[in-house]
Amino acid sequence: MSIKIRDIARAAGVSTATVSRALNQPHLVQPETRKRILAVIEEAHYVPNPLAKALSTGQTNLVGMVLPTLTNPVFAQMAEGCQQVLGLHQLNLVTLMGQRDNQNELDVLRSMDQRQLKGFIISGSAFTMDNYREILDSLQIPAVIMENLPEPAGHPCVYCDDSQGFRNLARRLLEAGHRHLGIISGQPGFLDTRRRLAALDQELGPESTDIRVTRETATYGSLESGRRAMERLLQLSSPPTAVICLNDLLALGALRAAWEMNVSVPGQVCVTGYDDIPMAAYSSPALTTIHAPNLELGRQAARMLLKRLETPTESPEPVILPVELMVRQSCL
Amino acid sequence: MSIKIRDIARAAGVSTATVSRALNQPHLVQPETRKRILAVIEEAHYVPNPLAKALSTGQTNLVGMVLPTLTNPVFAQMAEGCQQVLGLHQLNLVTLMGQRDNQNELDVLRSMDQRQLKGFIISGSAFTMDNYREILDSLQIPAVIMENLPEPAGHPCVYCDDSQGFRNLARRLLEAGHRHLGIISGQPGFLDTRRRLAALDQELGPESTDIRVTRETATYGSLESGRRAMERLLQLSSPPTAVICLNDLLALGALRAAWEMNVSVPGQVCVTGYDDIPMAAYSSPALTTIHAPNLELGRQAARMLLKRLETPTESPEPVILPVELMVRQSCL
DNA sequence: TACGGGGATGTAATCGGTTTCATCTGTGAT
DNA sequence: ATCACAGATGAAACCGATTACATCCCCGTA
Repeated sequence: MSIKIRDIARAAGVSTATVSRALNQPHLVQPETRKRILAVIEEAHYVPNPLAKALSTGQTNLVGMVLPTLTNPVFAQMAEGCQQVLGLHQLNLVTLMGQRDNQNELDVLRSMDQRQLKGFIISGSAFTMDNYREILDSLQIPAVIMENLPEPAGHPCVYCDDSQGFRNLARRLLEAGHRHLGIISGQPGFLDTRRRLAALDQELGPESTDIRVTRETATYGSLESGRRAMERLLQLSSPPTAVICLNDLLALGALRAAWEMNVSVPGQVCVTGYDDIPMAAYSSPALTTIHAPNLELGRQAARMLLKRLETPTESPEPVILPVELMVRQSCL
Repeated sequence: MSIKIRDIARAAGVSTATVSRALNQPHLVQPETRKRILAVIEEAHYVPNPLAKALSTGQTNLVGMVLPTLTNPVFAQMAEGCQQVLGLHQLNLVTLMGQRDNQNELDVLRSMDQRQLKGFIISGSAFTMDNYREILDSLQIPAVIMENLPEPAGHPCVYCDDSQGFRNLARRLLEAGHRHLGIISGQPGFLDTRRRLAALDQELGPESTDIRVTRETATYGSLESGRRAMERLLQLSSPPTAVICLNDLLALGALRAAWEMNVSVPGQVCVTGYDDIPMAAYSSPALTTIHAPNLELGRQAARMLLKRLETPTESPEPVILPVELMVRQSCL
């Protein structure tokens, strides 16, 4: 079997309490004694059993992360960002996926016993306005909200300024002379979709004879669904001259549709995305999109959780990361 | 504080042992008693503390997964596959990432105390021939090897038949009349790269005056690096007529390079990939590639680990999943 | 010299379960 | 009636750490 603290204590000629103190509260043990203990530990390759430690202290080394999926590169990046920072603090990440399904995401949160976790990082896009607050408040460990949720009172959160990004984009398109815009969005049930649509509405103003907007609803983050939505737009007797997609996967699907239908981009129609996933710069034509620093978002979320764990009382300032328009070929 | 087993025992008028048995070995307790206990548990919303349970049984509900990265969609899919199956068995996944760096991946394996884990699922592409066996054998919990490692004696493993896939592909290209092939590979230090190159070599036969092969080395899984490698190939005085990329990200980068240089695909040069990531069907032109069932690979790996946990002695049969050539536009 | 106090260490309780072993009860065989 | 035995349950040890509390020793001070 593996080596226990008792073995170390015996070998060093001290009690288990002293060994434990030598490791966790060095100032409480005589330097000389401590040195001897550490030597024994070193030689025996002793590592305290994390389960026993967790049980007696009530502290684990695990953080839970709730995501809809990992196959969407956006979430994969966030996850990687979290991992990077937490790794530096000897914390490990338990990933819990909810398939962007509301009930499911709730279950997923509950499926992991919170006594096993130090905290949560949640990017639960499926929460609806109605129930997310209740869910969050029922948690017994600190949670940080990462993207996709409006600022929930009392919970630290970090997200990208997508509203600003879409407002700028809309203004820019109008200034460039576009008078008929297409919008391909995810399901309006999702908060991020709603937020982005609202930003666009705000900038495009009320319906007018001057400006037309045609909306298509697609499945969030689905290439195929973006392709089909674009097909519908391009089949209109008078198609839009610019199509705003609410995320890059939809936009890449749209690009594909245009290519298949022999519609030149940006010649006959402009296409834009959001997120700036790595592939966005490598499509043909390269995708004009709004860069969201998703990796950094993950890092920030992790840092925020760490801070929260240190000083649980301090009131959390929401962190909002700026986005940047990346003008590439699909919309000049 | 939260409810403990003692509270339940007291409320039901039995000992803690009986409560524990009612939950874990129902046949040992009188049906009537059991019913009463379960009622109390239900009413109190009691859930046994997983840490205490783990400490006393030596069994956790956590499985560790080692991956180079999550931002490569291939690994994200594997991860999602694992998650899907493990979730059905109340097991959660701790993701450990090594950045496809050899030493790092080793550290990552050790960073997670194995007493906290039930088993490992490893897709550690960075292991070199030299040390992976030693590392694997030092593990104290069952491990399943997922893709990217040759069959290690004594460890269950599951991978795709990429060798077969590349052999078929090479033969097909020769039959189609190609006499100058380009190959864009990842770093030859990686085992998957080596395996795929070997398969190609086998089919293309020895260097001959008849068949030319030009090789370019790129960074594994990097779009940018694939683009640059393709640039170099296309700048040759007599470029290859078909370019085989060892994975889809390299191939998508290559496609981009051709587009930038106004080289028509498949008109002037054919391009193929491997993996069939979702984006492969949506590039312009759509990528001809070898479909590797990576999601299923993850599922199988998880199932294999589960089986291994049930019957630790049984000798593990390697599982090899078939691949399929997806002929699309980039190489007809 | 006696006493108070602080520092180093040890003893044992504790975290919240599981499980071994002992006890008790009731049943069937002798 | 007695005994063996099986089934249900309880008491207490155990998993492997941390930590509250007790103890001991030494020093400075009255």
